[in-house]
Amino acid sequence: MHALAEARVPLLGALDRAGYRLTGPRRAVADLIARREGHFTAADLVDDGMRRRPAIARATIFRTLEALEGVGAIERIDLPSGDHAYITCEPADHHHHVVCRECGRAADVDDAGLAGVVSRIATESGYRIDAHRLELFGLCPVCRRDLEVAAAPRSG
Amino acid sequence: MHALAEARVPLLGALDRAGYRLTGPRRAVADLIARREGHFTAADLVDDGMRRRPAIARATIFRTLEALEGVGAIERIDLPSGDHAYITCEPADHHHHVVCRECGRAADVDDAGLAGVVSRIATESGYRIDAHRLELFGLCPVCRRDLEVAAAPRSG
DNA sequence: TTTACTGCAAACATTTTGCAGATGT
DNA sequence: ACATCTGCAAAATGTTTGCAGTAAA
Repeated sequence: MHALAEARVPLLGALDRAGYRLTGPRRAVADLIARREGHFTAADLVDDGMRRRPAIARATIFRTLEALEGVGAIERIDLPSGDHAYITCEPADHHHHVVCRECGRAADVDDAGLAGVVSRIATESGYRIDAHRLELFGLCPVCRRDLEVAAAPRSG
Repeated sequence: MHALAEARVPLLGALDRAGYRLTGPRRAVADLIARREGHFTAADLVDDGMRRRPAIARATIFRTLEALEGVGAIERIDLPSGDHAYITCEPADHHHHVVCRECGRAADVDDAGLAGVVSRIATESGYRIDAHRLELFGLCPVCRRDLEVAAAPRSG
Protein backbone atom coordinates (compact mmCIF):
# COMPACT_ATOMS: atom_id res chain seq x y z
CA MET A 1 0.00 0.00 0.00
CA HIS A 2 1.21 3.43 -0.84
CA ALA A 3 1.52 6.15 1.72
CA LEU A 4 -1.38 8.34 0.71
CA ALA A 5 -0.63 10.90 3.37
CA GLU A 6 2.54 11.80 1.47
CA ALA A 7 0.85 12.49 -1.80
CA ARG A 8 0.80 16.18 -0.96
CA VAL A 9 4.57 16.31 -0.77
CA PRO A 10 5.51 16.01 -4.42
CA LEU A 11 9.02 14.78 -3.77
CA LEU A 12 7.88 11.97 -1.52
CA GLY A 13 4.95 11.14 -3.75
CA ALA A 14 7.29 10.71 -6.69
CA LEU A 15 9.54 8.38 -4.74
CA ASP A 16 6.59 6.43 -3.41
CA ARG A 17 5.08 5.96 -6.84
CA ALA A 18 8.39 4.71 -8.15
CA GLY A 19 8.51 2.07 -5.43
CA TYR A 20 11.06 3.65 -3.14
CA ARG A 21 10.53 3.20 0.57
CA LEU A 22 9.51 6.30 2.44
CA THR A 23 12.08 6.24 5.16
CA GLY A 24 12.82 8.74 7.87
CA PRO A 25 15.96 10.07 6.24
CA ARG A 26 14.22 10.44 2.89
CA ARG A 27 11.37 12.36 4.46
CA ALA A 28 13.93 14.57 6.14
CA VAL A 29 15.76 15.26 2.89
CA ALA A 30 12.49 16.07 1.16
CA ASP A 31 11.76 18.46 3.97
CA LEU A 32 15.16 20.13 3.69
CA ILE A 33 14.57 20.63 -0.01
CA ALA A 34 11.06 21.95 0.51
CA ARG A 35 12.34 24.55 2.95
CA ARG A 36 14.76 25.95 0.38
CA GLU A 37 13.99 28.76 -1.95
CA GLY A 38 15.55 28.48 -5.35
CA HIS A 39 18.31 26.12 -6.27
CA PHE A 40 20.48 24.23 -3.86
CA THR A 41 23.63 22.19 -4.03
CA ALA A 42 24.35 18.81 -2.55
CA ALA A 43 26.69 20.58 -0.15
CA ASP A 44 23.84 22.82 1.02
CA LEU A 45 21.80 19.80 1.95
CA VAL A 46 24.73 18.04 3.55
CA ASP A 47 25.22 21.08 5.75
CA ASP A 48 21.53 21.25 6.61
CA GLY A 49 21.46 17.54 7.22
CA MET A 50 24.38 17.64 9.63
CA ARG A 51 22.51 20.09 11.83
CA ARG A 52 19.46 17.92 11.94
CA ARG A 53 18.75 15.66 14.90
CA PRO A 54 19.37 12.91 14.16
CA ALA A 55 21.90 13.97 11.55
CA ILE A 56 21.50 12.73 8.00
CA ALA A 57 24.58 11.09 6.58
CA ARG A 58 26.33 12.55 3.59
CA ALA A 59 25.91 9.36 1.60
CA THR A 60 22.20 9.37 2.24
CA ILE A 61 21.89 12.88 0.90
CA PHE A 62 23.68 11.94 -2.29
CA ARG A 63 21.72 8.74 -2.69
CA THR A 64 18.43 10.51 -2.14
CA LEU A 65 19.31 13.20 -4.65
CA GLU A 66 20.14 10.49 -7.13
CA ALA A 67 16.79 8.81 -6.55
CA LEU A 68 14.88 12.09 -6.82
CA GLU A 69 16.66 12.96 -10.02
CA GLY A 70 15.92 9.50 -11.35
CA VAL A 71 12.19 9.93 -10.86
CA GLY A 72 12.27 13.41 -12.35
CA ALA A 73 11.32 15.27 -9.20
CA ILE A 74 14.47 17.36 -9.22
CA GLU A 75 16.83 18.29 -11.98
CA ARG A 76 20.49 19.09 -11.97
CA ILE A 77 21.61 22.29 -13.58
CA ASP A 78 25.04 23.68 -14.30
CA LEU A 79 25.41 27.17 -12.99
CA PRO A 80 27.48 29.69 -14.95
CA SER A 81 30.01 29.44 -12.13
CA GLY A 82 30.50 25.79 -12.96
CA ASP A 83 28.82 24.58 -9.78
CA HIS A 84 26.22 21.88 -9.92
CA ALA A 85 22.92 22.73 -8.38
CA TYR A 86 19.50 21.15 -8.20
CA ILE A 87 16.06 22.59 -8.63
CA THR A 88 12.73 20.99 -7.98
CA CYS A 89 10.48 20.68 -10.97
CA GLU A 90 7.35 19.01 -12.14
CA PRO A 91 8.20 15.79 -13.96
CA ALA A 92 7.07 17.25 -17.29
CA ASP A 93 8.03 15.88 -20.64
CA HIS A 94 10.68 18.24 -21.84
CA HIS A 95 11.36 21.70 -20.66
CA HIS A 96 14.05 24.17 -19.74
CA HIS A 97 14.71 26.56 -16.91
CA VAL A 98 15.23 30.24 -16.27
CA VAL A 99 17.31 30.67 -13.16
CA CYS A 100 17.55 33.87 -11.15
CA ARG A 101 21.14 34.74 -10.48
CA GLU A 102 20.19 36.64 -7.34
CA CYS A 103 17.80 34.39 -5.46
CA GLY A 104 18.28 31.16 -7.36
CA ARG A 105 14.62 30.65 -7.97
CA ALA A 106 13.89 28.86 -11.21
CA ALA A 107 10.89 28.75 -13.48
CA ASP A 108 10.06 26.05 -15.95
CA VAL A 109 9.94 27.16 -19.54
CA ASP A 110 8.24 25.41 -22.40
CA ASP A 111 9.40 25.09 -25.97
CA ALA A 112 8.66 28.68 -27.05
CA GLY A 113 9.77 27.98 -30.61
CA LEU A 114 13.00 26.25 -29.72
CA ALA A 115 12.13 23.17 -31.74
CA GLY A 116 12.29 25.23 -34.91
CA VAL A 117 15.69 26.59 -33.95
CA VAL A 118 16.98 23.12 -33.23
CA SER A 119 15.83 21.77 -36.56
CA ARG A 120 17.37 24.71 -38.34
CA ILE A 121 20.65 23.99 -36.58
CA ALA A 122 20.39 20.35 -37.57
CA THR A 123 19.98 21.32 -41.19
CA GLU A 124 22.79 23.84 -41.15
CA SER A 125 25.27 21.69 -39.29
CA GLY A 126 24.45 18.33 -40.82
CA TYR A 127 24.29 16.81 -37.34
CA ARG A 128 21.44 14.59 -36.30
CA ILE A 129 20.40 16.22 -33.04
CA ASP A 130 19.12 13.84 -30.38
CA ALA A 131 19.12 16.05 -27.32
CA HIS A 132 19.53 19.63 -26.34
CA ARG A 133 19.66 21.70 -23.23
CA LEU A 134 18.86 25.36 -22.90
CA GLU A 135 19.68 27.14 -19.69
CA LEU A 136 18.73 30.75 -19.12
CA PHE A 137 20.04 33.04 -16.42
CA GLY A 138 18.90 36.43 -15.32
CA LEU A 139 16.74 38.14 -12.78
CA CYS A 140 13.35 36.99 -11.64
CA PRO A 141 10.57 39.57 -11.49
CA VAL A 142 11.06 40.20 -7.77
CA CYS A 143 14.84 40.62 -7.81
CA ARG A 144 14.54 42.61 -10.98
CA ARG A 145 12.28 45.14 -9.37
CA ASP A 146 14.47 45.35 -6.29
CA LEU A 147 17.61 45.97 -8.31
CA GLU A 148 16.05 48.37 -10.74
CA VAL A 149 14.60 50.41 -7.91
CA ALA A 150 17.98 50.47 -6.22
CA ALA A 151 19.62 51.63 -9.44
CA ALA A 152 17.15 54.49 -9.98
CA PRO A 153 16.13 55.51 -6.45
CA ARG A 154 14.23 58.66 -7.32
CA SER A 155 11.90 57.14 -9.91
CA GLY A 156 8.34 56.09 -9.08
CA MET B 1 57.74 41.49 -29.54
CA HIS B 2 55.22 38.82 -30.16
CA ALA B 3 56.14 35.38 -31.36
CA LEU B 4 54.97 35.61 -34.92
CA ALA B 5 55.97 32.06 -35.66
CA GLU B 6 53.21 30.95 -33.30
CA ALA B 7 50.49 32.93 -34.98
CA ARG B 8 49.53 29.84 -36.97
CA VAL B 9 48.76 27.90 -33.84
CA PRO B 10 45.53 29.54 -32.74
CA LEU B 11 45.83 28.47 -29.14
CA LEU B 12 49.29 29.89 -28.72
CA GLY B 13 48.47 32.97 -30.72
CA ALA B 14 45.58 33.72 -28.41
CA LEU B 15 47.77 33.35 -25.33
CA ASP B 16 50.50 35.46 -26.89
CA ARG B 17 48.15 38.24 -27.82
CA ALA B 18 46.78 38.30 -24.30
CA GLY B 19 50.27 38.77 -22.93
CA TYR B 20 50.92 35.28 -21.63
CA ARG B 21 54.44 33.94 -21.98
CA LEU B 22 54.89 31.22 -24.51
CA THR B 23 56.64 28.68 -22.37
CA GLY B 24 57.66 25.15 -23.14
CA PRO B 25 54.88 23.56 -21.09
CA ARG B 26 52.26 25.81 -22.66
CA ARG B 27 53.42 24.94 -26.14
CA ALA B 28 53.26 21.30 -25.16
CA VAL B 29 49.71 21.61 -23.84
CA ALA B 30 48.63 23.43 -27.00
CA ASP B 31 50.15 20.59 -28.96
CA LEU B 32 48.33 17.95 -26.91
CA ILE B 33 45.07 19.75 -27.55
CA ALA B 34 45.76 20.17 -31.25
CA ARG B 35 46.38 16.44 -31.58
CA ARG B 36 42.97 15.63 -30.15
CA GLU B 37 39.86 15.12 -32.18
CA GLY B 38 36.69 16.33 -30.59
CA HIS B 39 36.32 17.24 -26.98
CA PHE B 40 38.72 16.39 -24.20
CA THR B 41 38.74 16.50 -20.45
CA ALA B 42 41.37 17.87 -18.14
CA ALA B 43 42.06 14.27 -17.15
CA ASP B 44 42.73 13.36 -20.79
CA LEU B 45 45.40 16.01 -21.02
CA VAL B 46 46.86 15.12 -17.66
CA ASP B 47 47.27 11.55 -18.89
CA ASP B 48 48.80 12.70 -22.16
CA GLY B 49 51.03 15.11 -20.32
CA MET B 50 52.35 12.45 -17.96
CA ARG B 51 53.60 10.43 -20.91
CA ARG B 52 55.41 13.37 -22.39
CA ARG B 53 59.12 13.82 -21.90
CA PRO B 54 59.59 15.89 -19.90
CA ALA B 55 56.25 15.29 -18.24
CA ILE B 56 53.87 18.19 -17.79
CA ALA B 57 52.65 18.68 -14.26
CA ARG B 58 48.99 18.33 -13.43
CA ALA B 59 48.84 21.86 -12.04
CA THR B 60 50.29 23.25 -15.24
CA ILE B 61 47.62 21.55 -17.30
CA PHE B 62 44.88 23.03 -15.18
CA ARG B 63 46.46 26.46 -15.17
CA THR B 64 46.93 26.41 -18.92
CA LEU B 65 43.34 25.34 -19.48
CA GLU B 66 42.23 28.19 -17.28
CA ALA B 67 44.28 30.65 -19.31
CA LEU B 68 43.03 29.28 -22.62
CA GLU B 69 39.47 29.47 -21.44
CA GLY B 70 40.07 33.01 -20.23
CA VAL B 71 41.19 34.16 -23.67
CA GLY B 72 38.31 32.34 -25.35
CA ALA B 73 40.41 29.82 -27.24
CA ILE B 74 38.69 26.88 -25.62
CA GLU B 75 35.32 26.55 -24.01
CA ARG B 76 34.09 24.29 -21.28
CA ILE B 77 30.98 22.27 -21.94
CA ASP B 78 28.91 20.07 -19.68
CA LEU B 79 28.35 16.68 -21.18
CA PRO B 80 25.04 14.91 -20.63
CA SER B 81 26.98 12.49 -18.44
CA GLY B 82 27.82 15.33 -16.12
CA ASP B 83 31.49 15.37 -17.03
CA HIS B 84 33.18 18.59 -17.89
CA ALA B 85 34.94 18.69 -21.21
CA TYR B 86 36.63 21.30 -23.30
CA ILE B 87 36.45 22.07 -26.98
CA THR B 88 38.53 24.42 -29.03
CA CYS B 89 36.66 27.22 -30.69
CA GLU B 90 37.18 30.46 -32.47
CA PRO B 91 36.86 33.32 -30.03
CA ALA B 92 33.61 34.46 -31.63
CA ASP B 93 31.13 36.76 -29.99
CA HIS B 94 28.40 34.46 -28.91
CA HIS B 95 27.68 31.03 -30.14
CA HIS B 96 26.68 27.54 -29.15
CA HIS B 97 27.86 24.05 -29.91
CA VAL B 98 26.61 20.82 -31.38
CA VAL B 99 28.58 17.94 -29.93
CA CYS B 100 28.78 14.49 -31.45
CA ARG B 101 28.09 11.84 -28.83
CA GLU B 102 30.15 9.30 -30.75
CA CYS B 103 33.37 11.06 -31.68
CA GLY B 104 33.10 14.17 -29.54
CA ARG B 105 33.70 16.52 -32.39
CA ALA B 106 31.89 19.81 -31.98
CA ALA B 107 30.74 22.44 -34.41
CA ASP B 108 30.04 26.05 -33.67
CA VAL B 109 26.50 27.15 -34.22
CA ASP B 110 25.26 30.66 -34.67
CA ASP B 111 22.09 32.22 -33.40
CA ALA B 112 19.68 30.49 -35.83
CA GLY B 113 16.70 32.34 -34.41
CA LEU B 114 17.45 31.66 -30.78
CA ALA B 115 17.36 35.34 -29.87
CA GLY B 116 13.66 35.39 -30.69
CA VAL B 117 13.03 32.37 -28.52
CA VAL B 118 14.92 33.93 -25.65
CA SER B 119 12.97 37.14 -25.82
CA ARG B 120 9.71 35.24 -25.96
CA ILE B 121 10.77 33.34 -22.85
CA ALA B 122 11.66 36.61 -21.16
CA THR B 123 8.21 37.96 -21.89
CA GLU B 124 6.40 34.83 -20.79
CA SER B 125 8.38 34.29 -17.61
CA GLY B 126 8.82 37.89 -16.53
CA TYR B 127 12.53 37.27 -15.99
CA ARG B 128 15.12 39.63 -17.35
CA ILE B 129 17.42 37.25 -19.18
CA ASP B 130 21.08 38.18 -19.14
CA ALA B 131 22.70 35.01 -20.36
CA HIS B 132 21.80 31.72 -21.89
CA ARG B 133 23.50 28.55 -22.96
CA LEU B 134 22.27 26.10 -25.54
CA GLU B 135 24.01 22.77 -25.87
CA LEU B 136 23.08 20.29 -28.55
CA PHE B 137 24.04 16.64 -28.70
CA GLY B 138 23.71 14.13 -31.46
CA LEU B 139 25.64 12.58 -34.29
CA CYS B 140 27.97 14.39 -36.64
CA PRO B 141 27.58 13.72 -40.36
CA VAL B 142 30.36 11.12 -40.37
CA CYS B 143 29.22 9.11 -37.36
CA ARG B 144 25.67 9.44 -38.53
CA ARG B 145 26.42 7.81 -41.83
CA ASP B 146 28.44 5.07 -40.16
CA LEU B 147 25.67 4.22 -37.72
CA GLU B 148 22.85 4.49 -40.19
CA VAL B 149 24.67 2.19 -42.58
CA ALA B 150 25.27 -0.28 -39.77
CA ALA B 151 21.61 -0.18 -38.83
CA ALA B 152 20.37 -0.83 -42.38
CA PRO B 153 23.14 -2.93 -43.93
CA ARG B 154 21.35 -3.90 -47.09
CA SER B 155 20.40 -0.40 -48.22
CA GLY B 156 22.39 1.61 -50.76
C1' DT C 1 10.59 -11.79 7.47
C1' DT C 2 12.67 -10.14 3.77
C1' DT C 3 14.85 -6.77 1.11
C1' DA C 4 15.86 -2.09 0.82
C1' DC C 5 18.03 1.43 3.25
C1' DT C 6 21.29 3.97 6.49
C1' DG C 7 25.45 5.40 8.66
C1' DC C 8 30.13 5.34 8.81
C1' DA C 9 34.58 5.58 7.16
C1' DA C 10 37.44 5.00 3.60
C1' DA C 11 38.25 5.41 -1.16
C1' DC C 12 38.13 7.94 -5.24
C1' DA C 13 37.93 11.80 -8.48
C1' DT C 14 38.69 16.44 -9.51
C1' DT C 15 40.63 20.86 -8.95
C1' DT C 16 43.30 24.28 -6.23
C1' DT C 17 47.15 26.10 -3.64
C1' DG C 18 51.81 27.37 -1.42
C1' DC C 19 56.22 27.68 -2.28
C1' DA C 20 61.01 27.21 -3.93
C1' DG C 21 63.36 27.11 -8.03
C1' DA C 22 63.39 27.57 -13.25
C1' DT C 23 62.59 30.38 -17.39
C1' DG C 24 60.76 33.70 -20.88
C1' DT C 25 61.22 38.40 -22.34
C1' DA D 1 66.96 41.55 -14.02
C1' DC D 2 62.64 40.43 -12.76
C1' DA D 3 58.12 39.07 -13.06
C1' DT D 4 55.95 35.12 -14.58
C1' DC D 5 55.69 30.44 -14.73
C1' DT D 6 56.55 25.38 -13.42
C1' DG D 7 56.79 21.31 -10.64
C1' DC D 8 55.82 19.11 -6.61
C1' DA D 9 53.24 17.73 -2.91
C1' DA D 10 49.64 18.73 0.01
C1' DA D 11 45.09 20.31 0.65
C1' DA D 12 40.53 21.34 -0.46
C1' DT D 13 36.27 19.77 -2.88
C1' DG D 14 32.97 16.81 -4.49
C1' DT D 15 31.13 12.19 -4.96
C1' DT D 16 31.05 7.11 -4.54
C1' DT D 17 31.46 2.66 -2.27
C1' DG D 18 31.71 -1.55 0.95
C1' DC D 19 29.85 -3.30 4.68
C1' DA D 20 27.53 -4.35 9.03
C1' DG D 21 23.55 -3.10 11.27
C1' DT D 22 18.50 -0.99 10.94
C1' DA D 23 14.06 -0.35 9.48
C1' DA D 24 10.18 -0.25 5.96
C1' DA D 25 6.63 -3.02 3.93
